[in-house]
Amino acid sequence: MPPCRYSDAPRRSRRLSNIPARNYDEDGFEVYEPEAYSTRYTSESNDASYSPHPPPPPSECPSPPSSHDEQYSAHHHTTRTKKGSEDHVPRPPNAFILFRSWLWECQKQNPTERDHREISRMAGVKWNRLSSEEKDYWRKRAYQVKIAHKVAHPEYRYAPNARRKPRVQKKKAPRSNQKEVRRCEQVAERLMRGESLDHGLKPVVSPAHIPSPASPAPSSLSSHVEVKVESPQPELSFNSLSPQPARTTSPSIPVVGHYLQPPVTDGPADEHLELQYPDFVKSEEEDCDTAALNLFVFTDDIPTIYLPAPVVPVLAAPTPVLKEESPYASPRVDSPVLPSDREIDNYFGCRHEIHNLDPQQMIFTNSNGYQEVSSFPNSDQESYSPHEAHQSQTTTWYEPDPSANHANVNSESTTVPVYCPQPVAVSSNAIFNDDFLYELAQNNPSYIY
DNA sequence: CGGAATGAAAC
DNA sequence: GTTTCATTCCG
Repeated sequence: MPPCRYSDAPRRSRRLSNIPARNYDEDGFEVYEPEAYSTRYTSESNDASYSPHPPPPPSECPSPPSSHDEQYSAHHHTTRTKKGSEDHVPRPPNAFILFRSWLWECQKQNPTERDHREISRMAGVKWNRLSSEEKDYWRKRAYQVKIAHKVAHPEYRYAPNARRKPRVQKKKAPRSNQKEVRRCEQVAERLMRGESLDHGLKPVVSPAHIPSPASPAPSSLSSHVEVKVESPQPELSFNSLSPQPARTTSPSIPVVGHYLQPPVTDGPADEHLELQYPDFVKSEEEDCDTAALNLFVFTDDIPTIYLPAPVVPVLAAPTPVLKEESPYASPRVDSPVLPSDREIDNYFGCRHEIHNLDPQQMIFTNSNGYQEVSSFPNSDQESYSPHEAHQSQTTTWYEPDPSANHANVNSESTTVPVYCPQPVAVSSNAIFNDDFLYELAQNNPSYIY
């Protein structure tokens, strides 16, 4: 008995349905552009939508509702909105969708292939060949977008349509044709190397679809992806990434896809095209020689999260209070009032200043008293979903000790993180809880994705 | 509007 | 385990 599902809403492309595609800035915030359609591919809109620094304040977003917002009172968005309707909120894209969108954005410059079934196949082939590090980039990206999506749409809950009737199993297109499969792989590889697809491979698209000089690809996009035509590299990998040329000006990042700030190329026209991953992709074990550093885009150009105060309960007066869930109940569930920063600080007895951590990173003190910076789960783990950690653990929260001596109450003058001196008994995993991040974002304007 | 991919989320 | 739906836009 699925509650009020809308029935059989047709799947509809935004473009086909004349609904402006949602644009997301580099930080994953939705950017509402009433004239998205007319300006999306113009350089003006591109320039305007790119901000190398702090993202637009939430005011430009569908105002993440404040704790006083009436929308938090009792009335939850449990009703489903029809796809295609004005207020339908699409799901956040997963890693693969992001990747595929980016692939398309790259290929769009040189759209030898415009059949998206083929593009999806290529994306799939390529996806499965990505290294775990490369996939991690997209997974992290997806995670960021997911959190941003949660902030922008706190009421959102995925509500798929009722299952259709005994429909015949969705038939997977037979790709038994080995030649086609092979060709698909070849195209994918060339695509990932930034090569034009019409070198050596027979195009499958009709010539009418190949942009001519008279109808070129959108210029605002074409300048961002350089095509490498010769000496194909064997396989894309992190080690094969081209050095990132020195940047002197803010790049004009096209509004591409809906969520992507694609890997950036900003060099001479004959530079190689390779995936350019932001440096938060790097693992900590990675070599930090300058050559390696050059492989990545500037930190200023990537989304940065400023976690205002990693909440680290202090085990000063160990009177453990076991709770099933965070004391910060979601505002959309019970409490219409979220704690302020100060309340959080008071509650936990400390305040941290964290700078330039990855969105997924938290500094915490583990139960042994060691300070650690959590890192994002690697791809070997099943999922990034914070729910697993959340569900599988019982978080122990400790009442704060009012008499505790807390360092760093107001540390605007310092950028050095100050840690709680006391060991804590909260698993770092608990911090990955979506609701928790959401609440952080709600209460801290500086919380940036 | 189906399809083509992968993966998250809901059943 | 199964289904929908995120992306994209051609056919």
